[in-house]
Amino acid sequence: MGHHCCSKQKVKRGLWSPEEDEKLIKCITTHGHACWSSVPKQAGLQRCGKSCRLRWINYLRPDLKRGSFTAQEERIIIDVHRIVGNRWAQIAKHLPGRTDNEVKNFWNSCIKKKLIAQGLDPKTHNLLPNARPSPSTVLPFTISSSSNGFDQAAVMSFQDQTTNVSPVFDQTGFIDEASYSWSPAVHDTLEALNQTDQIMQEVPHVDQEKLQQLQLQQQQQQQQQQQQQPIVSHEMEFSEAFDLDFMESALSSSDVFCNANSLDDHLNWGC
DNA sequence: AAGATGTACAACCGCATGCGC
DNA sequence: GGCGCATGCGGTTGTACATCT
Repeated sequence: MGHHCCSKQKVKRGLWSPEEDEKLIKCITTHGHACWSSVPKQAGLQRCGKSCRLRWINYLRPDLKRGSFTAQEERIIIDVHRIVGNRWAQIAKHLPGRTDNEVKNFWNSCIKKKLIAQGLDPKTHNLLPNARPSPSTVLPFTISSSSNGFDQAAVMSFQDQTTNVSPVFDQTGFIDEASYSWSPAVHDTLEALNQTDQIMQEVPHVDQEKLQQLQLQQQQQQQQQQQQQPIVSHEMEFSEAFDLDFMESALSSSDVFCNANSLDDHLNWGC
């Protein structure tokens, strides 16, 4: 069974030989790849255009970074995955020289297992049911999909881990709010998030009704937080109307990742 | 040494989307 | 708007190699 795109012609499948690679490289460096369906003919290959495209993008492209992932790349993958989930192409955009396929394979073969070993759900990044955090497990913040008042909203929960108080996790994997007070680092993070709130209100596609609900909810939360010091939790909900790209850029422009990274130093991520 | 099992990653498949006609 | 085609994406499978028994 061949691809539907190339069912008319005989195509070779399976691993690529060095000769085929050479032909493909020569063809693309000479003619480019404006139309992948014409590449096999130009290159003299018995492959379909789709296969050529995949081989080029995932293996032959000159700007690819080969070799194992660095600790920094691993952190980026985990952080972005918290936000976007299994959108491998989206994650790969944050890693120059890496492909979506590579990121996906790395996640499935390495990171996923590590998170599970730490008692974390690789899908939500929250604690697995019945799992207790290991002494080295730190959750700087968690982001999960939810329909909590919004359609497919992303719920973010930031937790300060720098106090000396032992963490207590509730059933959802979030830390018991009564146990913590914010450190200056997390205070900075919240400041950045408040700025993000302002940016979010300027996005044109926001559902105004839901936004008003959110603002009301946040005001109530703020009032509650003011009443019971110290402030220990901050949750935000993002309507589906927000572009995930926007969310990422907003978060990247804040200090969230920096703070998360400094807190992540507590983690033992050796591969 | 040889077969069984596990792991990493390359490649495939099906579906969604975009675009021109 | 409908259709066909090309491309992009994520899930899944296949395969080579490593490790274990």
